[in-house]
Amino acid sequence: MSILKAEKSRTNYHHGNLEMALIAAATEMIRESGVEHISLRAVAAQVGVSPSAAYHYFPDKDALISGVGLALFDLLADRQEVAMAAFPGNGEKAVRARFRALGRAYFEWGNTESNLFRLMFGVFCALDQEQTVAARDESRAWKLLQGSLDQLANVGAINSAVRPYGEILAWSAVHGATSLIIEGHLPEAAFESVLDALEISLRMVKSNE
Amino acid sequence: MSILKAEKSRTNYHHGNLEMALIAAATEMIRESGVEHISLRAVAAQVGVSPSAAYHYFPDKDALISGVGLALFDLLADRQEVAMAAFPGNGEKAVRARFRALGRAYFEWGNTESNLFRLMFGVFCALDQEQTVAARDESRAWKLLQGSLDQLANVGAINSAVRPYGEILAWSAVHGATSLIIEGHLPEAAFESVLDALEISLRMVKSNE
DNA sequence: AGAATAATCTGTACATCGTTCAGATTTGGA
DNA sequence: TCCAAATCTGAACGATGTACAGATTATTCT
Repeated sequence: MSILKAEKSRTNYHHGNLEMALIAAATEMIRESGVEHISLRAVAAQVGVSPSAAYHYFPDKDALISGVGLALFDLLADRQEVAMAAFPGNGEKAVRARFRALGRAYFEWGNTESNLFRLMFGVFCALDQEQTVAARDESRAWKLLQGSLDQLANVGAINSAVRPYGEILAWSAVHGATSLIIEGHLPEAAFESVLDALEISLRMVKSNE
Repeated sequence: MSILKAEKSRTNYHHGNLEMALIAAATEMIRESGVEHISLRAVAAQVGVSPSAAYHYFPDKDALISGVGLALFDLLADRQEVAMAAFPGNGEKAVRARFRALGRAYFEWGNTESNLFRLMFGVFCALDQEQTVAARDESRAWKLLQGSLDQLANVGAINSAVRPYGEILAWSAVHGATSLIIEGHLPEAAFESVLDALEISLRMVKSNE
């Protein structure tokens, strides 16, 4: 789970790679305790450095936390790619399996690493209204979703009337279900239902207006 | 926005209704600054009471915050009921308008009171795995959603194949879209798209397997 | 190589925070 | 009226985020 092993046993006065070491330590501590329970001082102590040292790389604690959160989006995309790789091929069956794997990987990441998931989609990683579209279009996860829906469309497993809504609907539903389940507002089994409903909806829709 | 006006000008030694006054003050301060930026001391000062006084009603700061969050679910349901009341009648048009109003009220609550929304669905108000189904079935918002979907089914505006998924899919999609928009991962216009997609999906689905 | 300069880290300090606890104040019932 | 319970204050403690002056190491220039 460590983003980068930047431990250098620290005999020198200079650390070597303090910025990454701070992010790695903060990630692990947030993972275990939640973002609301970590302190800059504890992270610095874990790395073996004085609290003030962190201020050379981050203007304040929030910046360190944001750094942690933003780095996590790549980890989530990694998980999704691995999950989809389990279903190779271009047939409808494989394409649909990959779509489900994409969503399920999102949920399982959130469910097993809920402290990290909360950080990623919490207020610390909020984007400006101007950044949002640009950041989304560049994000690996968004591209994976786009590609998966395109492939569904290619094999005729998704109706053209809803295809334009595909990304937004799928992401919203999967993200919402994950969040609600994590916080205990929906039971865990609800996620497969959302995948079912999503697949049925996208697939069987027939335009009649 | 104040849940309860419990200001008593405080000439006496005893406050009168300190518990509610603390919740009201904390609600307002969280609303303005976010849950991560409020302090128990500031809340107590706002009410005109010493910090220790709060510990007579709440075991710790987290309990006060949870108290604030849990009270907000009723406010959200209020908003939804008001929004739906704007479209009376039993025709398909009215029923569908109420369904959209239900979702839109959820989004607008989240979008205009994002600090309160984050609190409600954040870690401070997380439920145990045992509480989840019970709490959900008792929640007013869940009943509103159930009723709205039942009415859609009655007027034939929703296919029976997806009806069982209705609550979970709609809540997940609406909640997910709201969250993602609030944190800047989707543009604000995406919400109407989600409503469109949801309505189309639920309405036009034809079971063929 | 040696000296000047930049980069990096420490130590101390301060205001604020959550929380505890002993005791002051007020209320309500016998 | 007096006593007990309920309610609130005040002082205190350790921990936190952060600023700043200065110590230490690395780099560059001659």
